[in-house]
Amino acid sequence: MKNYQNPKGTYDVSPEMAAKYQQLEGTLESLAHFYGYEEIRTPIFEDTGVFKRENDSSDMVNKEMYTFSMNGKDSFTLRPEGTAGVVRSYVQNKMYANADQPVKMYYYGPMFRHEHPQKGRYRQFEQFGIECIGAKSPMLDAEGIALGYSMIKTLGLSNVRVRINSLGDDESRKNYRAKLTEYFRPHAEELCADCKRRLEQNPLRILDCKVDADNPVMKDVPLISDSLNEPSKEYFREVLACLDALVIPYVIDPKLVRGLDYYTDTVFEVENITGKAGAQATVFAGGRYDGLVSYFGGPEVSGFGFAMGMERLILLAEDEGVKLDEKPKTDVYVMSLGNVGTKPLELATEARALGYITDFNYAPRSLKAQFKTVDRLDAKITVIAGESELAEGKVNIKNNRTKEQVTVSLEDYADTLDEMMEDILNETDSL
RNA sequence: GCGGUCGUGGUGAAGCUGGUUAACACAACGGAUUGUGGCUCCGUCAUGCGCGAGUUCGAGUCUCGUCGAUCGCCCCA
Repeated sequence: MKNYQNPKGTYDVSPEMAAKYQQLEGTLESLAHFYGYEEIRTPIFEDTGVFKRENDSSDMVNKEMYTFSMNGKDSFTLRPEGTAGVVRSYVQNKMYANADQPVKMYYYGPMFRHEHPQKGRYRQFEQFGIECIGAKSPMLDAEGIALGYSMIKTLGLSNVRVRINSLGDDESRKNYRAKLTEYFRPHAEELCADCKRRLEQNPLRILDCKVDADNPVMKDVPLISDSLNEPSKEYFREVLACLDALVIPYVIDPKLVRGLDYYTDTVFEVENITGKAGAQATVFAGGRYDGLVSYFGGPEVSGFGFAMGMERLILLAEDEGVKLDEKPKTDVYVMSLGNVGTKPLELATEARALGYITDFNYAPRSLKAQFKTVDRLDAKITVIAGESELAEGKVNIKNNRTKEQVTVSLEDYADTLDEMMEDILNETDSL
């Protein structure tokens, strides 16, 4: 017999953890609905081309994807991110023809990246994200950031910071790219190996490099803000004005670029500033993408979105002592004494039909052991199905708060349970 | 892809420079107390130390490999 383990970088969600996830999901979904977002569900795998677009230089796309083929011809990939699939769906289903634009959608589910796992980073991980496709306005950028921000705040997390930047439109970025290449080329030898490669492929990423962050070359690097054309500058100013109006604090980080290549104009990252989440400080991040819809064959419309890492959210919530695991408490526990056949199951089922969270004893165990279970579950009421009482058509019902016990006929079982539960709830309320 | 630390029952863990019965605590189960609990006392609970090889008279302890976990680099949510 072989002992199996879950694959590296994956994890099981235990019942306790599932309770947290459910609560998180509920909070995020209801806030998204509040902002006019509706859920979309796309396949967990797509044609590889959906994710791997021409000229894409990101590590995520080039070396971290789970790609497979069932016949040696076609190629599919487990989604490493949510945006591409949603945009593909927007185009394929001609959502651009919907009367109301933009189309606002949120998604939730697993993403897959073949990375080396560490704190807050897994190979299969959950993301919650939004996409707002079909319109371009600084107000939409700000609204998206505000939505994510309110999610964080609603969850009770406080130690976060919004970093924001603008990559400008195509023209601005082209100019900037040229400037950067020109600036770095004479210093190529001073850069790290990765950055030498980036110099040709995607010089913007050099700004993001941690290795070269302290490199003297970086000190006088031209900033994108100086390369933005007038429309791009104006757009960025307006986005910031919107954030000001919404009283969302932010810092402008002129060196912020993102890992995906499709971003234009607004990019942002919201990170934890306690350092307690390990090296993975980014809680949610995203930005605007002008070219993606048309890349998939749709019209020249823009989109905006962000993605949020659930594992990191939970990590931070626990760190800040936010309670996410309010588990529903057991109301009734049915004990069995002697040879009582299927009665405990029947009595439990009847209690459940009354709306009580109920569990029961199914195997011969000592009274003491059964009471221990009752204590552990902190059940409000114990029903004791005793052999001799049942023989007379009766059952014991005990109020675990007052320890009072009554013996009633089976016909009065439901009514007695209801009365006792009402007493207990009233008692608790008055405390 | 690279580097550090770690891997002992259901859980938390002891285990010294290898030495022969793998501590202790919690939980669980049974009993003291034939059917009314949370206290107390007693008892039971790893034929084995992630897995596989090697060194040795002898390995949880040393070596190598392997698989995992964890943290960092890189990258990213």
